[in-house]
Amino acid sequence: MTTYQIAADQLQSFIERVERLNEEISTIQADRKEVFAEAKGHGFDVKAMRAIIRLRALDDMDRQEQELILDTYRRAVGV
Amino acid sequence: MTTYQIAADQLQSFIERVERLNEEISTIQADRKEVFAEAKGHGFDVKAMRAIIRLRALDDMDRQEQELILDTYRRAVGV
Amino acid sequence: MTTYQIAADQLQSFIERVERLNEEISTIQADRKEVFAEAKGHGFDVKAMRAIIRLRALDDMDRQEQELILDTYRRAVGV
Amino acid sequence: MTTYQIAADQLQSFIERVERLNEEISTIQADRKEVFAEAKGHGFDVKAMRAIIRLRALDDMDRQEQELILDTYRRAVGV
DNA sequence: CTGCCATTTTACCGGC
DNA sequence: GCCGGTAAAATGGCAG
Repeated sequence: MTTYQIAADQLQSFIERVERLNEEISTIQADRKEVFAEAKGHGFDVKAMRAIIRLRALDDMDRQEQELILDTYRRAVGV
Repeated sequence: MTTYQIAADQLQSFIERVERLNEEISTIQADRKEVFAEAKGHGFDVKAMRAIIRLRALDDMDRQEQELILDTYRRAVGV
Repeated sequence: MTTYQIAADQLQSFIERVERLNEEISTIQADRKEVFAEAKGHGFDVKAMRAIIRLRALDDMDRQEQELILDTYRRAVGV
Repeated sequence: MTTYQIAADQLQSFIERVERLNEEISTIQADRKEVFAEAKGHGFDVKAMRAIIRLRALDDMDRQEQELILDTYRRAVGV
C-alpha cells in the first residue's frame, strides 16, 4: 500500500508549511526587536512603549468586543 | 541524613497547598458554571454575557495599563 | 414597560456574581503563584512540581473513574 | 519648544512600526492556525504535529550550535 | 540571574 | 458526542 507514504508526504508538507510560517514569525519578531532597540537608542523607555502598545491593542479589542455585543443583542432582539 | 526526609516533607507540604488551592478554584468554577446555567434558565444568552464580562474586564485592564503608563512617565520625569 | 428594567437588573446581578467569582479565582491563582515562588525559594524545581501535581490529579481521576465503574457494577448486580 | 513635538512624532513612528509588525505576526499566526486546521481535516493529530515541529526545531538548534562550535574551533586553529 | 512578559499549549465550555 | 472557539496554564525569552 502506498497510502502510508501518501499520508507521510502530506504530513511532511503540512509540517514544512508550519515551519516556514514559524520562520517568518521569527524574522518579524527580530525586526520588532530592532525597532525597540532603535527607539531605546533615541532615548525612549521601552517598557513604557510596550505598555502604550498593549493599551492601544486593548482599545482595539474593546471596540471589536462592543460591536460583537451590539451585534449579539441585535440578533437577540430580532434585528 | 534526615535532610532528604525534611526536603521531601517540605515538598509534599508545598504540593498539598497547591492542590488545596486547585480544589478551591475548581469549586468556584463550578459555582460560576451554575450562575451561567441559572442565567440561561432565565432566558439570558450566555455567549453575550461572557462577551460583556470580557469587555468589562478589558476596561479594567485599560485603566490599570493607563495608570502604569502614567506612573512610568512620572518616574521618567522625576516625580 | 418595567419588564426590560427587571431583566436588565437580573442580568446585571448575574454578571456581578460571575465577576465576583472571577475575582476569587484570580486571588487564589495569585496565592498559588506565591506557593510556587516560595517552593522555588526553597530550592524545589517548579516545573517538576507541576508535573507531579498533574500526575496526581490524573491518578485521582483514574481512581474516581474506577470507583464510578465499580459503583456501576454494584448497581448492575443489585448491591 | 518643538523638541517635545519631535520626540512625540518619533515615538509615534516607532510605535506604529511595532504595531505594523504585530499585525503581520497576527496574520501569519492565523495562517498557521489554518494549516493546522487543514491538517486536522486530513486526519492528522495536531498535538502530535506540534510535538514533531518542536523536536525538529530543537534538532536545528543543536545543529546550529554544533556548527558554531566547529566554527569556533576552525577559527581557533587558524582555518 | 531573577523576575516579568509574550507566546504557546492545554483544557474547558457552549452549540450543533 | 464532536467541533469550534475561548479562557487558563505553562513554557520560553527578554529586560533589568
